[in-house]
Amino acid sequence: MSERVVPEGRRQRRRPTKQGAVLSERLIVETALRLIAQHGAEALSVRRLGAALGADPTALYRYFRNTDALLLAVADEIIGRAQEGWAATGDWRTDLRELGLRIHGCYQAYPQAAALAAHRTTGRPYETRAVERILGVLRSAGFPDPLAVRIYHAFVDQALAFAAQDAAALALPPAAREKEAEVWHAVYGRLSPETHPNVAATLPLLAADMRDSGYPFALELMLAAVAALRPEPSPEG
Amino acid sequence: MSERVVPEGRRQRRRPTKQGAVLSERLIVETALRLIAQHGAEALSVRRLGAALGADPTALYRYFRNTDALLLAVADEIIGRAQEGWAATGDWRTDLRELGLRIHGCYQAYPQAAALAAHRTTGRPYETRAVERILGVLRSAGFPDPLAVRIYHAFVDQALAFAAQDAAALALPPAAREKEAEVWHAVYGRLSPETHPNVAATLPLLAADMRDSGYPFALELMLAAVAALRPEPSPEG
DNA sequence: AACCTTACGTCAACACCATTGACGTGTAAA
DNA sequence: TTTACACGTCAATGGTGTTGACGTAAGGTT
Repeated sequence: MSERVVPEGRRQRRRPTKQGAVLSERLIVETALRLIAQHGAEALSVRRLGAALGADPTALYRYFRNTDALLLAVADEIIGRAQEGWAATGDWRTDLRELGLRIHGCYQAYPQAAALAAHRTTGRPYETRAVERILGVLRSAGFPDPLAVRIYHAFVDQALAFAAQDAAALALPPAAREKEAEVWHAVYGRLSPETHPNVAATLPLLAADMRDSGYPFALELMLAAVAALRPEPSPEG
Repeated sequence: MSERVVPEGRRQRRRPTKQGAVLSERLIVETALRLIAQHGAEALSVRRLGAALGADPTALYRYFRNTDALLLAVADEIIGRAQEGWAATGDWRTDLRELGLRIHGCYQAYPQAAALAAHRTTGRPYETRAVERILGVLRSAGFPDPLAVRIYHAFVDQALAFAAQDAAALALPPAAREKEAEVWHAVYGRLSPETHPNVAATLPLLAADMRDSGYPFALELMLAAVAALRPEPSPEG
């Protein structure tokens, strides 16, 4: 039997399911995204997705080789949404900042899916486009190829890593999230200044700062360091 | 029945299993770590752990409420190991670099526990000690408190985010991991230079660079940027 | 309009998973 | 020596992803 999946381009016979739904790769991805958004990452199972689609669960295997392939498609969809309407301005620093914040922000919109998919290389169209664009920004800013590639790698991994990290926090059940925020007062606030002088000295600052994501500042630090690596310092400064 | 777990302190009747093993919380945690290290991420299941212990799988539930509780115990052990033998040298840059690489590296050794626990604030002793130490490095390097706190936040989040990110990649089933590595040749290698000129121009560099973690370079970039923020450069250098 | 070919939705089955309730044995305290 | 109960074991439940076989209806061909 070997291949039961037919690539999306060659599909011809769209037969409605018993319950009347007409399946497609796109419909399945969107349904999966909705399922995850509404009922959490653990709600995504083949059987539940089948039920949500109004089809036999195993019908999925006509569209995706396995659940991992489906997950990659979901990840790519998110990457696509992150780039919607973006265009290069010509200023590399502005462009990278914008892309980083967009990627991070878009994953936050689907925390449960992000936690599942942010660490995958999909090799799908939206992802390849993002890679192409970021490399384009760096190369036309004058970074030599080996350096551009290293910076690309650090930049992308940082954006995705923070996205997954912050998404995981958002994806916690509200009670657990609340409790985790309290730890800074409940535990760190009670540490003795003798054993933990530095924590004690900075506690109010700490408790306030840790409420938000560390990404924007980390991104600025990276951009500043990258600027210093640029071969010919532009008049900008 | 409700509580089938007896806290470690109150245990009295240690009965050997059919296969002769005498169970304990400590033995279970260590066996779990060994299982993970030796047979990969997917090897940790209740059944396999039971087999490795020489006990009925469900005997675990006498020691941990569920698998999540077990994983947290395992994670706690890892945090401890990350700081084992570390001491400040007095050079803030060396110290931060060392701590960052240690945290990242230690999580890598136990990927799936890392992926699960790296985004939680535990408030437990090993964690508070790490916070205290990092803040200490920054403050005694002369950073004013508000800046020290922001840097601390970015530094820690980046270390943990990358740790979780890279751990998640390691925790994939071997088949998926293999495939992901191949994507750079199989997909990106076949993109047309007309639609993806920047990818085409840098492909060998890309494929080579993406095999390793982006963290070490990202860390260096952050340290460089932080150095530039330092108020009064000391004679040290 | 009749015919084929086959895509694809469906069904049944498999092997694995975490978790629970009931049970009885053997240990350690009294 | 007795007794209580801790805890290892077993059976069972309901979940998971995935595969192979099957038949139907959709489309292209004639």
